[in-house]
Amino acid sequence: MNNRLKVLRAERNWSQAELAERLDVSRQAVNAIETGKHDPSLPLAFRIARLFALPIEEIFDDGNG
Amino acid sequence: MNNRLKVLRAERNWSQAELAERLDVSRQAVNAIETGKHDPSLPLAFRIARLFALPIEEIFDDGNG
DNA sequence: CAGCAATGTCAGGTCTTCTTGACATTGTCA
DNA sequence: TGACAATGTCAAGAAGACCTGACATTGCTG
Repeated sequence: MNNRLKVLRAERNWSQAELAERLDVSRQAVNAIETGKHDPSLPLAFRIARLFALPIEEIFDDGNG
Repeated sequence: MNNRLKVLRAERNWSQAELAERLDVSRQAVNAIETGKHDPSLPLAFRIARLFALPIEEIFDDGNG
């Protein structure tokens, strides 16, 4: 599952730790998602989408769309 | 996480088993999602959204929108 | 009534997501 | 140079998502 988290974060000049705090997850969770080590849960994907004010589909891409 | 799976499925006259087959998951997985026992993974949410040709946000609702 | 489809549920197991705590590397800056 | 922020990574464990196989209930229909 590809995602644009790193870009969206960079646009806002947020560190992984800052983003993690806003999402209420650990810094390692953000890092693991950005580096493709795992996918977020659906509830976390919703929080990410809401934070960046974008549809989930415009942040994440499962490669079948 | 609320969802409209049951309604979307009923609109198409599909059984849980039929839907499960189309999504490539077990019947129990579909049942557990419909009955609110757990949330789908993000990849499965993508497959569901694609199958019904709807955005994820129009099928699932985490109650914070 | 008997048979069947659909649904809901349980148990036991596996893999993934997320946690805390820790450590190494890199780049910046006083 | 030393201190610090940011990032990446590891380990061990908790919780959630999924599996197979099984069984009970309901409603329909021959």
